[in-house]
Amino acid sequence: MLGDQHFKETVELTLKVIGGKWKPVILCHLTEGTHRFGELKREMPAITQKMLTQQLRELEEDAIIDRKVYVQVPPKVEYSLTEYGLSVKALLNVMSQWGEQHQERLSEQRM
Amino acid sequence: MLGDQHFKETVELTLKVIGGKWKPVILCHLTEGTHRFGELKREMPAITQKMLTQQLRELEEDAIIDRKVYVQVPPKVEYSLTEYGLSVKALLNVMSQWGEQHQERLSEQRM
DNA sequence: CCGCATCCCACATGATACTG
DNA sequence: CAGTATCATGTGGGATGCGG
Repeated sequence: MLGDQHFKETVELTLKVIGGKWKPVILCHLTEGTHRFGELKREMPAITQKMLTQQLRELEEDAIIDRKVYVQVPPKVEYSLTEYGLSVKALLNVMSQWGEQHQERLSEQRM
Repeated sequence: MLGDQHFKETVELTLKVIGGKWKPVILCHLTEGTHRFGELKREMPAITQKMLTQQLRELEEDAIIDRKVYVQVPPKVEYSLTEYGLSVKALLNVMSQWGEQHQERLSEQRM
């Protein structure tokens, strides 16, 4: 039920897992399919290596993404959504739709 | 379309407007109906007055909530979702549902 | 190529006191 | 009651360099 204690907690949990500055963007890219570390880095020029690694680790711990290491030289590491992680797609879609509405509203306001 | 530039931006916009540490919780309370400043403060013991004021102002600027001041002594200020703000209900619901799933998954993991 | 370790700082947030 | 103002703090995140 909206507004009760449990509701607040689950919303907060969700934001803890997929919220923040970088995770949503990373997840957006991974919904396209498997990406290498370097690819993600190139697609997100503003993120530092440190933050990218850190955020990926956290998503991995939460079982949202898979990390596949190819033992070879040069190293190769691939990230992809887990089967479970696929469930974020719907969530990202809803968030994006709301954002789109909001964007339209903002442009209306200026007119 | 999932994964393209616009998609990322709208998701980020959404998180900017309703994300963060306090806004989701404030909004959860306001989905229950109108609240006075002091009520919100009591329902969120961990938040400071300063942060509550700040977050409420931002939500007001984004036209998510209404601020109604009763000119009287002692002062009385009521906050409520705007008609537009009602649209966050659905979003919060989806986020809560995902969080619930995730919570169940976490408890499974421990067994 | 991928990632860890270290140092460092700005800014978001907190604590506290005061006011109409 | 519902804020402001001021000062303090800590941590998220950036820059850089090293290592397998």
